[in-house]
Parts: sequence; structure tokens; C-alpha cells
Amino acid sequence: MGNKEEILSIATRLFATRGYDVVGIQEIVDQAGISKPTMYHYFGSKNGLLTAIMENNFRRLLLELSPATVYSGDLPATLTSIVKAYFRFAVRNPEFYRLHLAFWFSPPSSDGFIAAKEWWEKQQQLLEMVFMLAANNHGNMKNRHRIYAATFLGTINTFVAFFLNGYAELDDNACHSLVRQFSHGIYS
Amino acid sequence: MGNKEEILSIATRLFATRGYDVVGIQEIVDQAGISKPTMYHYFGSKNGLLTAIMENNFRRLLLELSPATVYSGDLPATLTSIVKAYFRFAVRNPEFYRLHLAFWFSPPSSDGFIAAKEWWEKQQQLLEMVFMLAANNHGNMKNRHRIYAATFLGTINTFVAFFLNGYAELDDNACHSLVRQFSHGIYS
DNA sequence: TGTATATTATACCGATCAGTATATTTTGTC
DNA sequence: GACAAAATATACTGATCGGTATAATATACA
Repeated sequence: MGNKEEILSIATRLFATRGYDVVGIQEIVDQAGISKPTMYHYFGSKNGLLTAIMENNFRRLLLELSPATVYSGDLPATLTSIVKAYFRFAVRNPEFYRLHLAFWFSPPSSDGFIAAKEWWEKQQQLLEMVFMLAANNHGNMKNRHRIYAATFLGTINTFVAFFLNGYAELDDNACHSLVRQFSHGIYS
Repeated sequence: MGNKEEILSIATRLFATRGYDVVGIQEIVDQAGISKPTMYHYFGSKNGLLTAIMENNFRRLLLELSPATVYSGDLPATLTSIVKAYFRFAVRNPEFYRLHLAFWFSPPSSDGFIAAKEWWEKQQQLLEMVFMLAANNHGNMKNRHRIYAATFLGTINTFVAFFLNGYAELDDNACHSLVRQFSHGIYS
């Protein structure tokens, strides 16, 4: 692993476990066994490092998510494949997932929010498309694709947060439970 | 308004809009028109100020939430009154709500997470109780009260975040929509 | 009025922050 | 091997951080 990847990996872990604002560049380069100018050579600034982390990880997430969002006419099946894609990614990249979750509700003026914003919008677009297409089959869903996409992602992230804190597993059971709860309710 | 309340109010706004870690004590006392020792006299430390903000606001939230969580046998009605309590509180205290949401997914070792943790647990307990009692009427809900309480609050917070970002209103319509989506699903 | 206590200000502390000027080493290319 | 460019280190900057030592002022009560 080259220095660049090493810096990305260590910074992701430190930012996720302690917070972007409280972790200094010095601590990152110390743990990476390099010096500050090396980091600034690769990423230009602390914010540039954060941007690179977002880009690196979100690109892979969207790559795995895209095929799962193809709507085939069976909404529960599509939602299930989406949830599975998110779960798999979260399990494989728990540190990054925790980091971007921390930015989700952070102040819109903060570095983290700004760095993640464009990537959330891409996720939102993918999910909205699913609910928009599904609205053709389910009349009562019309004009609600935005709120459905947002709350669906919100529910997914709530489950993932449960997992990241050690309270639950992200297995097929949880996936089924989530889709069932979201799409059919807790009574049926 | 005395200096103490002035500090609390200004700190809440600054922490919420710019982030706890990036806002310095100096900026708070400047905007409050006082000096640093005054703030340290009242709150002891920056963390003490944060603790006071959490205590102040969460106490009021729980006070308004408690009566709404009394389960009368009608789960949708109870959930509706809970959502209304949250919505009303969020509308009246948007800055604090944004602040505590920012801490929700922040690193467990961060000051914000630690300051808010005990209060989330109290909310969680109130909500779990509702789903536990409801499980008597709905057999398939047994042993799921924890995940239901967590995802219910997650859905509420997702809606509130939508509101805080200017994308939706927290009116009766949204409340009904949330409860319906959570408890009956998006098809029926 | 005297006195203790609660408030507040001035001026400072050491530590750490993000970032950089300069120089050196490594690496790839001809 | 010559040379350009990429990569890295030492040592530093000014600014800001949370927090405080000391002292002055306002308030409340005897």
C-alpha cells in the first residue's frame, strides 16, 4: 500500500472514530509514519483529504448500488436488493459508513456536509427513480417519491447505525424485516 | 434574559449552525457581549455548557413526550400523538433539534454523543414501552420492541431533518403520512 | 453601613491548529 | 550517467484553541 492509500485509510478511521474536526493532520501523518508535507503534497489540504475519502468510497457505493436499483415491476424485490447492497457495503466499509453518517445531520455549512452533499443527491436520485417508476403500478404513491426515497434511506441508515453500534446484524433477516416494515407495515 | 440564558441561547444557535467542535468559546462570549470568565463561572467548561444545553432542552422534550406515550390500546393513535409531540417540539426548538441530530450519528467518543446519550436512552425507554404493551395486542410484534422503537424514532428524525432543511412541513398531514407509512405501509 | 458573596473584566498561559518555505532524497526517462 | 520531476523531511509561521490567575465591581443581606 502506497503512502497515499495509507493516508486515506488512516484518516478515514480516525475521522470516523473521533470526529473530523477534532483530529489534527499531525496525528494522521504520525500514525502513517510520514510527515505533513507528504500529506499536503497528495491532498492539498485537510478538506482535500476529506473530499478524496468521500469520492473514493461513494464512487464504489454507487457502483454497487446502481444495478440494485433497476426496477423490474416488483417493488419489494427491488427494495430488497437495494437494502442488501447498502448492508453489504456497510459491513465491508464500517468506518466510512460511520463517517458519512456523522455528516448526514451535521450543519450544512460544515466541511463534512459539503463534502458529502453531492453524493447523497446521487443516491437520492437513484432511489427516487425507483419509487417514481413504481408509482405507475401503485397509484397512491404518486408525487411521494421524494419523501419515500428519503425515509427509505433514513430507515436503512437507522438499521446500519444499529449494526455499527453492535446492537444488530445486517443479515438477510434484518433486510427482510426492514423491507417488510417499510413496505407492508408491522401489522400484516 | 440573564447572562446565563443568553449564553445558552447563543451557544445553541452557534453549535447547531456551525458545529460544536469548530465554534470557540471566544465567539460565543463575543456575541453574548460578555467575557470568557463569565461563561466559565456559570458552566465550568465548554463541555459543561454543552451538558447544560442538553439537559435544558431534553428535559422539556421528555416532559412533552411522556403523556403522549401512554398506551391506551390503540397503537396508531398512540403513535400519532407521539409524532405530534416530536413535531411540535422540533418546530418550536429547531436549533436544538438540529444540534442533537448532529450528535446522533457522531462518534461515540465525541463530546456531543456522550452529552446526549443518556437522554436518547430515556426516549428509547419510553418508546419501547409503547411497543411492548402493543405486543400484547399484536402477537407478531413480540421481542421486536427495541428495533421498532429505534426505527420509529429514526423515521421521525428523518422527517424532522427534511423539515429543518426546508423540504417539508411538519403538519398533521406529514404526521398522518409518517404513522401510516410506518404502521400500515405504503401500499394499503 | 459593613461585609460577604456572586459576577464580571483584563490580560495572560501553554498547547495545538492548518499550512508552508526550503532543502533533500528518490524515481523515472533519455 | 545526466537530468527533470515526483516525493519526502526539517523546521517553522501566525492564529486560535480551551482555560485561568488576578483583581475589580455589583449585589444582597446583616
